[in-house]
Amino acid sequence: MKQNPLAATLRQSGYKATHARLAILAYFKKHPRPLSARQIVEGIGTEVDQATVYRTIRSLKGKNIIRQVDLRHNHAHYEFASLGEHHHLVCTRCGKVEDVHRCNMETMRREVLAESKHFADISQHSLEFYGTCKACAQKESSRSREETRIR
Amino acid sequence: MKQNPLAATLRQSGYKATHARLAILAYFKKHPRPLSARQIVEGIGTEVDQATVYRTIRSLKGKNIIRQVDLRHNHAHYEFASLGEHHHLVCTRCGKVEDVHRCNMETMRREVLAESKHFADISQHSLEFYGTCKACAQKESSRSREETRIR
DNA sequence: AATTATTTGCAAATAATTCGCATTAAGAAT
DNA sequence: ATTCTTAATGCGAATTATTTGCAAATAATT
Repeated sequence: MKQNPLAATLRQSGYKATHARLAILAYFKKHPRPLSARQIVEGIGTEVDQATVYRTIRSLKGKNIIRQVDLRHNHAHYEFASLGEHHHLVCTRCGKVEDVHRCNMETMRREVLAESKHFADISQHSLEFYGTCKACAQKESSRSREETRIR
Repeated sequence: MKQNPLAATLRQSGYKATHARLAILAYFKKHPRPLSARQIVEGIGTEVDQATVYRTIRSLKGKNIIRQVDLRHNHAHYEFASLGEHHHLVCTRCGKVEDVHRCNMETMRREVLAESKHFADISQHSLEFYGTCKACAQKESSRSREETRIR
């Protein structure tokens, strides 16, 4: 009964290994990028209700099994935490997301805590970069070239 | 007519210096911390409609007059961009926000762009730290002491 | 003062997230 | 294996967050 590693993860955190939670975690595992609640609900299909998806996300977030990511899309995204620390580069035109590794934030985190007046600990951080992907930059420049030609 | 510097800022960016926009910018200036759309609507009172607040935020964001901040509160926050680059330390219990200065991200930003396969430029970034403020840590520890005593 | 293109307010729509409650099912106990 | 207990789920409705359409208002221009 304990052969499923996702179930083991859940039980170790004090949760029942329910069908819904296993389906959600499996979905995260299969899609290793920032996912919105809607994407998960639709991706999993009818087997899990959206209220359950939101509730599950919330509790798993509390145990650091998944983590929240902000892409500035007016809704939250979430990622499987076991992907390890990494950050994101987000295209503000088309929404493309590229992972960013090797930003070591450990030192900075320590320094920030040491300099803080009011905080006792720092458990997480988010670091995302926003810009323009090459494809969008290309479109943009060809569009403005056209405008120039017309005038 | 050009004596108001906020009006000048708006006109320089190609906007009309309307009552609504001036009120919104003045509110940002007077409250230099991350503000939600709701806080702005309620803070300004009846003089500006919420649709206008959202529309104004969106367009000013596009011109980097205000910038978006994510505190993981399920709604966006915004800050006057002229506050200069800084980041935030957010308490995950009570929501307290402390500003964080002197994280110089310029080098990191350049490196990230240099290592990126698909991006042409990076125009912004967000960096927030999440943890527990001293007040909440205090409450937490006294609460768990009580629990221990009771058992 | 008249003109024109923006911008706004209002009301209604849509998107995102949460809640209440009766029912179900996971894991523990028997 | 069956029963028990409580956490967890589904469903529907409620809230919260954000956007939109359109007629009326207004800033900047002439």
